[in-house]
Amino acid sequence: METKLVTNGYREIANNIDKRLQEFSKVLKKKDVFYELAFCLLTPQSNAKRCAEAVEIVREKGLFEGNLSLNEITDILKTKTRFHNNKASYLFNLKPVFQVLWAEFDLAQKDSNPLEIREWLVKNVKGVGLKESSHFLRNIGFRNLAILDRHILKNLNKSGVLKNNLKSPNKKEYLLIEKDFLQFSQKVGISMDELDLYFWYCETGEIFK
DNA sequence: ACCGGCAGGTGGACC
DNA sequence: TGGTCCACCTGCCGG
Repeated sequence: METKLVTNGYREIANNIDKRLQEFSKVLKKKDVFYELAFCLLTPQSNAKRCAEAVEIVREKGLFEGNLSLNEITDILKTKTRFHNNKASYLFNLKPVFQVLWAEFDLAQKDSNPLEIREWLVKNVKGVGLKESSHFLRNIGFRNLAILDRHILKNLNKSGVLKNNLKSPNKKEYLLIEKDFLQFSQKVGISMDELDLYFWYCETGEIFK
């Protein structure tokens, strides 16, 4: 069990992490929220920074305004992300479902039920599962949703939260691990969102999103 | 120069 | 209904 190690290592960069978390809660404008969802759609199995670069390009070229064809999106993603054909299709079809999301939920209201919104996203947005819906909601300011990717799972395993070395949890497993993660975060006195950024920092050497 | 390892998982088919 | 398996896909980086 590495509780102390986790806690000690965390202290050194706690200020930077909390500063980053505060920035997430400032994502309020409709278009910014749209591109945050677009970013999360691109990240599976791909390099996060290159995904952010891809989002910058489609933003400049007007994806939100409907100025990009499927082929144009595919070309942009080609050199930036894996599975560009699938993801281009997801981005190309994102606007209508995003409009429903925006109308259906008050995303500025961070104390509304994030679990309900997450379920809606998983069900309705093609390309978004539990991990990416949690990622998206965290990135626009919601709290206490576990973003269970390979890095976090690895660190949860190292911290003794998980018994088996699970790589890709199904829905049932995801929700159970999320509970254990929450419990662990309460035990060490560091929130899941802080731990998420910290674990990710441990694996990649930087605090990103 | 070549090669193995890795990059913030998800949809859909099949049973 | 819910689980398991597989396709998706390419560029970067260290040895």
